[in-house]
Amino acid sequence: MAPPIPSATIERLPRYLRCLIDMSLDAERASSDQIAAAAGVNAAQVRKDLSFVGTQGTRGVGYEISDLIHNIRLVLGITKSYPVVIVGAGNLGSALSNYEGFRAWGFEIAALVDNDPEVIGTQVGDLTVESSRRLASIVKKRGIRIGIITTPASAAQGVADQLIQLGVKSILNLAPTVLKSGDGVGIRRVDLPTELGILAHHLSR
Amino acid sequence: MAPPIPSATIERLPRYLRCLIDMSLDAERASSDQIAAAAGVNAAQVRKDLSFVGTQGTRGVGYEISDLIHNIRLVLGITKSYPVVIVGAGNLGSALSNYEGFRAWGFEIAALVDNDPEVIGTQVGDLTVESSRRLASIVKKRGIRIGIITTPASAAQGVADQLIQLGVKSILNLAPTVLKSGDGVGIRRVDLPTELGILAHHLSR
DNA sequence: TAGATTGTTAATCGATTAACAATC
DNA sequence: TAGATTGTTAATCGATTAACAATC
Repeated sequence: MAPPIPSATIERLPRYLRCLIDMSLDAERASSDQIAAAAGVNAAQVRKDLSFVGTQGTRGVGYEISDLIHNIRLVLGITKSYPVVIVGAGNLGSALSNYEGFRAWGFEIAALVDNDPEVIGTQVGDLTVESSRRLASIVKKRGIRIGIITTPASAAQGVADQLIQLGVKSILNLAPTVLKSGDGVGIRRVDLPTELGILAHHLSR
Repeated sequence: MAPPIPSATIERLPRYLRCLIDMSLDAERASSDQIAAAAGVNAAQVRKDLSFVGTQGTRGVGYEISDLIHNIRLVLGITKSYPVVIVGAGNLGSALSNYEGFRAWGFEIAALVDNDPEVIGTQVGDLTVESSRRLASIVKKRGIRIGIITTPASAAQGVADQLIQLGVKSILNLAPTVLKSGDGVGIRRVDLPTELGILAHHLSR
């Protein structure tokens, strides 16, 4: 059985992937040095990380970029397309539902839902905002296993509970609150004011 | 001279701050246990982290929440309001410029700029989109030291270079590319497809 | 005092990276 | 072969956390 991949490595793999996709336009092979420079990390780090993805490099030559891209996708589990639901059709939710970047990575925004009657039924890009009352049938019928929460903080935990109960296993939380969940559910939080807070500390250095 | 604060601690302080602000509605004091539960970390971690912010707790009692909030803000350098410029008035930039969360943390979106003539002059919430040609005078006149980049990937590095040259010291990059910068400039990147990529790996566990 | 909780130590754990033999 | 680069070891570094004396 393969050894478990360290979480720090998992967090870096998508970054490598992004760099490799860029690099694949210009070259077929890349050395750990080149990948390291592009991703802003140490070359030994790159080699160690790549040793987990099952791509052999060639000593004296480097790595086959297309191999790496394929294997990283495999390890991350983004070889096929995943349907995603966005809950909360405010500014942020609407912006994300149109974000081309997701599709390139194999994520398809399958539904955008909200609980505001004024918003339900409006068109956002290719999507029509659906009622959050229909969340259960949306998730089940479209086989959704990933949710993005862009509601106000007050609604976020309720939405998360509902999603989890419907079998959603991965949640990206953009609401300004910490979500609780049971085991087996992956939750990641992105909080932009927090990011600015860290940057502000840098300013006062 | 105070010891340098570990970067891992700096990354957690904004999270504590968020939790403490929530908790301050209900209570005046909090124990490391309570803060740890709210923030989802270990209680010893909380105590160690808080030992860097210069708030003494009281043994047997806990920490004074208002003290903590004040001192964490002090350490992070977000006691006063910072003007921020958003470059890129697409969906994401527009969403962020209306995001109330920033103001509560002391960040004021002072300008929203774009280089598309179709977009310049349009109204986005309280702001009028300004021309990126006027970036230099905007940054200087309004004393801006923090920038948020929400342009396409292709434009991001150019914008970053320009901002840095104008004296901006902290950049939050939401464009899907890794930015290079010299020393003394803080850059943080938020990449949502990457976050989903990590979550997708969780799905295949 | 008895109970609770801090502040801090020291052990543990995990992640990073220099270094170099293997080898293309 | 000579030069380049991998794969991996082992040392280092830093972060986490259990444990407990101090003390409110």
